[in-house]
Amino acid sequence: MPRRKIRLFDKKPLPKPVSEAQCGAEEANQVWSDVKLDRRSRDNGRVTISDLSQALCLTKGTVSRALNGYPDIAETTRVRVIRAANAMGYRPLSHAQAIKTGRSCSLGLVIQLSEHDAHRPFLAEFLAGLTQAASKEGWTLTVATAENDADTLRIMRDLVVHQKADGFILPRVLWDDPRIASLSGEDTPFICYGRPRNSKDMSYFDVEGEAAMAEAVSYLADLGHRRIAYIGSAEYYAFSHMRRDGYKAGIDAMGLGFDPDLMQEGALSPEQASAATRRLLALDTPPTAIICATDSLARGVYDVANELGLAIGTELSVIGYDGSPEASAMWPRLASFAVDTRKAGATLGEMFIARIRDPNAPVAQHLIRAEFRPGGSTGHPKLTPEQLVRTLAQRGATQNT
Amino acid sequence: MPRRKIRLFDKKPLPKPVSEAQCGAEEANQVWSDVKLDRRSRDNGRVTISDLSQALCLTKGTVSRALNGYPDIAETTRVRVIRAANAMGYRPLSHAQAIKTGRSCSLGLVIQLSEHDAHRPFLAEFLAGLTQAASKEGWTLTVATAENDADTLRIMRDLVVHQKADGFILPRVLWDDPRIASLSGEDTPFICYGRPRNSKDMSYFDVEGEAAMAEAVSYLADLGHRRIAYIGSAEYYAFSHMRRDGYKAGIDAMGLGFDPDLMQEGALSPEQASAATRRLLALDTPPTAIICATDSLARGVYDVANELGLAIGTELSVIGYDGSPEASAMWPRLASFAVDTRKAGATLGEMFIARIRDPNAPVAQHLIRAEFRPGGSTGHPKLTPEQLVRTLAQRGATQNT
DNA sequence: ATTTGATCCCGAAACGCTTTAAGCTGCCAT
DNA sequence: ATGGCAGCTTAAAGCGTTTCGGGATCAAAT
Repeated sequence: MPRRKIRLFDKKPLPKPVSEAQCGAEEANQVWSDVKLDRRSRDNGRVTISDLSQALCLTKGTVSRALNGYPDIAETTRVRVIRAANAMGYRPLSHAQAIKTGRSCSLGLVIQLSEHDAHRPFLAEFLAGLTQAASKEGWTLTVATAENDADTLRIMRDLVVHQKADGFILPRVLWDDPRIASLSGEDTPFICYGRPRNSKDMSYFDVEGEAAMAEAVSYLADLGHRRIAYIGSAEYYAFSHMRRDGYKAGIDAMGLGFDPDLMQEGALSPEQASAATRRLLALDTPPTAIICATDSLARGVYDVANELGLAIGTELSVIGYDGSPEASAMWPRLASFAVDTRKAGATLGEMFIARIRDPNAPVAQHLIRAEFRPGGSTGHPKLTPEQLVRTLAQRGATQNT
Repeated sequence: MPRRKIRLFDKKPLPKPVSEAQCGAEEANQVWSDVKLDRRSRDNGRVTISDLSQALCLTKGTVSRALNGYPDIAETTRVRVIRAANAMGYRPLSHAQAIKTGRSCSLGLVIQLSEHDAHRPFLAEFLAGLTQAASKEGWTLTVATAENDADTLRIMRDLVVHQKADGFILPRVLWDDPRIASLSGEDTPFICYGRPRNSKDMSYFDVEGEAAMAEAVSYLADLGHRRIAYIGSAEYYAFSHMRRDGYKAGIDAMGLGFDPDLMQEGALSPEQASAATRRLLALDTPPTAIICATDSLARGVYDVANELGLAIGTELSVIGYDGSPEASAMWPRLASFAVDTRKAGATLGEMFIARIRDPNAPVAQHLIRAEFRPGGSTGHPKLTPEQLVRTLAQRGATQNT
């Protein structure tokens, strides 16, 4: 401490020193309160590292090193700097550092607008979570959209080359995701929302769709259903694998005996789900309950039921997945599994930033549960499969006349 | 041209000239093809302005001025520079320019997550439009979320101070919007999606909700309806004013006689819309058709109708607005007005960038129409208001037993 | 033949920050 | 005393841009 004092005065003054008194004042508190008054020296009101260094009578270099945790800074100076930075409200201009470090403190999100894309209702919540986590760390979120896979890759590369994004959150990963294939080759960090094929050594976050589907089976079985069908989405979605496996596991666990006829996969739209429903109802022993991999698919089931005059919830039970507003819009309300998309975003954001901060940390893998939301779409089976067949025959006959 | 040649050789060479041959080569094509080979000089593969200036044997300063349209650059050199830039794939690092200019070529979007917030389903489309327009100009979109008004203002200020956003798109403006009040004071550019109270001298883009509502009235009137009600949203939304005025105008235009009892405003949720519906149906002369300011409100109407056993489309006609997926999920499908949200985003993006490029251009104001999408929710009135009253009384009686 | 004025380009200094190399100080061991 | 070694700090050189003052060139006007 005394050392500093001596040095301060036998050296030539710093460029544009604020004032003699300030430089002499070793009582940090006083310095700050004095400085606060003239910190808006620059046009914009921002306080720059120069302002800070001037106020502290240190070099910009020292301040920078202190803030960035270099080991050759005395602990006392470090806290002095940090406290002054807080007091003066200094925050480095992230793209001024980016120009040197290459990292711009922004996480990228490229959303792909394929037609059969169900993630839209959740987007706002997802963004909320992401940006919340980001801004907590002073980071920011840049989003872009792409039309197709190639577009996505191109845009990601572009963003990273122009340092608009330090890495990416990959929403709704595919089982074999071209984004992952591409990014693994480079050193652009990324983190998955969902579990792709070889996810063992990848950082990801996901909702346990398999557990939800198993729970759905057991819920319906408890209600008395024995013939429980499943309408799945396209295989290239990673979640399809999880949910399908969950359905199978549930069927096994309840001892219902797996019947491949009851499993219809590959439905991407309500219309395709309608077709699947028709196939299911045309079986010799049709299901009395149908589980859908997404709420949107359940809409297709509803359409067919309405068309055939089947009462949902009594004559045919339905369960969806997503907990979307769509589900509440249906009548009767669709039982579904609500996903806390906001928390998903927040967790992904945190994980991502942590990963960037310490690039060689071990991979992080988080899972959360989806919460079952009952609805009028399920109930005790009013009809046995056999009765269902007869009912359908009757109603179909009358309808066709 | 000969002038240049002379000067080139009697001056000291530029720092680190690439090669004599290159500097001598006046045939631009050759220069570029030579240069292309070693342009990945820097670590990242980016080609910087130094690379470019070296290849052209010009100063960085000159290149910059040429690209930025300064008047003191010969037209010939300008095209030379521009063509070389294209050939070498040079694109300035936006935050390197930001450090000097203060503008980072990114447009900000702060989405506010209030509870009763209906814009979520459109968000993806909106973002698509925005980012598409942005990336066409090499811009980028940074999004943030906020919980409330104060939060929004704070975040916007923060983004602009840290140059993460050069200005803002204000989605879903309020009639008296605090964001506008705040931003008008400063010189942060912004542009509204929607028309707030004093929008005469503001840049905005909007969909003509008033025209849509008037069209809805005339559509229903043509079907034979005479008692047409309106359920509106909260007055603080700017669109509420437009749509309500459109409804009134439609009523006038069709000569139906405006009845204040038929206009229920201030509904924010399906539940509140349900309450409004009940009030309407309890009138001495109830409406045979209800127009809702949003699809989401129509859900409340459906709920009441289902509860009372009123057949939608025959005994009660309903029209919504937004063209949301929710509308197609309802049964029967809700007639609604589809808004091209993607185009909205794209237009807003373009308008915004144009505005930044030329800050003292006159305000730009664009309007587009919403497109009517018929659905099973409308039809000729099966019942007169009087018959409706009786029907409701009967069914209510049976239901209560 | 000189001045004037335009035109075009150069060199250098910013911008806010990081990082490297070099310097100073005091301490311990010679 | 001298050298060596830490430990802390400074000075300066970048990073990729823009911007500013001024110098060179040349045509036109004196």
